Amino acid sequence: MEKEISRRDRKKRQVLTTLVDVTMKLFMEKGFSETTIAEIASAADIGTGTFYNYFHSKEDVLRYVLTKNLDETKDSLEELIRSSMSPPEKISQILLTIGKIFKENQQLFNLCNRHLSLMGPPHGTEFKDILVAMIQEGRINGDFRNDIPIEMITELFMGLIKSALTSHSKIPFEENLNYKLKLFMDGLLTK
Amino acid sequence: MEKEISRRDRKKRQVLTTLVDVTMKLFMEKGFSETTIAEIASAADIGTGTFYNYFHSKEDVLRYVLTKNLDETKDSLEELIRSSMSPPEKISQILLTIGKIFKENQQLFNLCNRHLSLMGPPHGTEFKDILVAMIQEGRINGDFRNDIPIEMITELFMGLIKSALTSHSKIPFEENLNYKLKLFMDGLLTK
Amino acid sequence: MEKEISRRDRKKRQVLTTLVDVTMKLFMEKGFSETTIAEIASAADIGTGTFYNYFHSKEDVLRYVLTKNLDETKDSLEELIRSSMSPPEKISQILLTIGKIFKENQQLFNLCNRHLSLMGPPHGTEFKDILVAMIQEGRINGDFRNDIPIEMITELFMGLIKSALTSHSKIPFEENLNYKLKLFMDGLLTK
Amino acid sequence: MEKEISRRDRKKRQVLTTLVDVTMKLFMEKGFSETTIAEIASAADIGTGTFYNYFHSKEDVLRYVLTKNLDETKDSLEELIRSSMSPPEKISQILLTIGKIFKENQQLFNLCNRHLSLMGPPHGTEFKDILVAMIQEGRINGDFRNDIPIEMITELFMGLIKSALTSHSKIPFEENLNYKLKLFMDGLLTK
DNA sequence: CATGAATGAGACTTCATTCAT
DNA sequence: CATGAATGAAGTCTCATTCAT
Repeated sequence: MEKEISRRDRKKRQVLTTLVDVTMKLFMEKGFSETTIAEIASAADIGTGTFYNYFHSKEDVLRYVLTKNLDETKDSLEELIRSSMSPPEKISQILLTIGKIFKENQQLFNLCNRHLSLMGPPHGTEFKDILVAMIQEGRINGDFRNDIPIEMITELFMGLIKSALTSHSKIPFEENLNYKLKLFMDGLLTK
Repeated sequence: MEKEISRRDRKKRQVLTTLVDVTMKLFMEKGFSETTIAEIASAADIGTGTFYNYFHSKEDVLRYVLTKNLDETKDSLEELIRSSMSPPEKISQILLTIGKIFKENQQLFNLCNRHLSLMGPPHGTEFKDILVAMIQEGRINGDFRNDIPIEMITELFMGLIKSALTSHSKIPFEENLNYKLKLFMDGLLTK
Repeated sequence: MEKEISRRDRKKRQVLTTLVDVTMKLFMEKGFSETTIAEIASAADIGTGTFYNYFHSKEDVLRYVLTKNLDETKDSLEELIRSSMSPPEKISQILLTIGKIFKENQQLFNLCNRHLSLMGPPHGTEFKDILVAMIQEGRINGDFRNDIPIEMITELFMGLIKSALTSHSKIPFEENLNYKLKLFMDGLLTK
Repeated sequence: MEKEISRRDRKKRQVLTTLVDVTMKLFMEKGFSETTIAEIASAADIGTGTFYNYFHSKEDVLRYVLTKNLDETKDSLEELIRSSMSPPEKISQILLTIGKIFKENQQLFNLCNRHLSLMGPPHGTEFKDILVAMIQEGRINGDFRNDIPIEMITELFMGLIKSALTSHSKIPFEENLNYKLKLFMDGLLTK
């Protein structure tokens, strides 16, 4: 009995997984607007209507994946946050970590940026609180300058990442981000 | 005869102008995808087919407006560039000028970002050469640090503007940009 | 054992009842075509498939309720019919009774009218025999005129009710029906 | 020049006409809900989209035809109204005329009844004003009784027609209507 | 150059019904 | 008897683009 329920459920989860995978694959290959729901369903080997049993729209899939992804990212930052590095060091590490993850999922974030009208600030705000805490800690320590509103700093911080992600330079991403981080940190640190 | 041609021409230019105005108005009010060519034509009081005598597509209108706008911006920078300020001062002024113009046309730039697949780097690159020249001048003067590739700096520079444009802070735009500029310049200047 | 069956049966009847109630509620609130079987099932807290164990279609539910309702109406007329009033009086009373019941269930009858392709004459025919008997009795008594085919009279009779039901006048239903009845009876009675 | 415009216009009117004809034919043959817009377009030998250049929906076609029809009916009553018959005679004639027209277009009216949520009273109200005038004239003449609100009479009047139209009797329509009219008039006339 | 009716592919979405569990 | 995920046919409607006038 339990097993039967489980089998049905497993099937359901299985469908969800392939549906998501297949959808993202198509989005990345053909583009969001160019991908039709019929195609998705066909590629996932389900009926057109079945798609609607899982999601209300293409946007919905994107939202689902984004949320999942951001949650995972947050989790992977937890460890870093609890570490005993100095605030400047910690911030640098956080930026590099977020940067790396964003780089790995750049296509996803681009899709979301273009096709999800995210209310509130774009993804990245999720991390604002984390950053704020770090910076405040750094200020108390006397590491960071005090004359710039904290929001300005966190926004610029996320701007670094965006800048590196959308860079047209030949410098590889990580190095790119490092350079920008250096500039930024030198401006941020007290003299 | 000449007059006839002139009259025709004036008429034509008149249509072009209203067409562009009306189109941008609709884009901003209803959004790009939600605006149909039929609507544009109707609002401009011309036939649907007539639209195609002026532009090939909705994107085309956007491109046209963007180009015109960037040209104007460039022109308005010329004066600044030729002035006798010190490089750091000059760069700051350029950034604030570009920022202000972008702010005034933010909706336009957002539309372009979303709906124009601009090959090459996004708008802003037009200004890269200008910035590069300024920075090099500043380096020769010993004003700017030398250990960061120039591309990184220009990219970050444009990133400042984007960050201020997309800010969710309550700090007004100009002040916002100023804070970020300060941080950036303090990182850029030689100690 | 018997108890088990009984419990099952009670449960079954319980489901049937809520199913019918919930269905009619939805029909009246949202309209027939706008109500889906999935909604009905959900509102009745049963699975979609379970609906089909009780009815074959939405129409089926309607038919079921209509039949039940007409049967009840007929029953409630029985008494009236067996009473010792004069035919004209009796007919008036029947009309007012039917009218009142129809008024109370107007939504139901409207639904049936629109969505049930009732073979044969619409609901009301069920009462034709009753009326015919009354009128014949009245003719024998010399109460009613003889020069109009009896069908014409019964049809007009039901027409009165429909007219009152669909009236757009501000006169309240019962009064409305009374006026029309008066006109009708004055035409029907022998001078 | 004028002719060219005319040719285009003629074509347009031609399409409209066939579109309407074809639509009504299909509605009557297959039923309203069973007729798809694709079918209509195909039968009218136009593209699916072209349908929408003329009407917004199937209902729209129905409304268009109904309106046209009622206008024509009204026109054809004008003559009768202006004639010098006595009110009772005139009313009888009007009823028979309306009845005949309705009979001829019964399918149309049935379609409208079922599928057009006509705000206000159903078709027939258009004639209310005409009837009211007639009855008032008759009352002044002392032809008609005075103790029944005029609305009740007009409503019943239209009810006669409906009753005859939906009759299940074998008596032919005109005779049917005549019988009901007789009953009605005998109730209406002063003794 | 202007017009705007015609086009028709194709996107989205719904929903009654089935059937394996 | 109950369940509810899967189905996929079918329908509605949009819109960029063309072309005869």
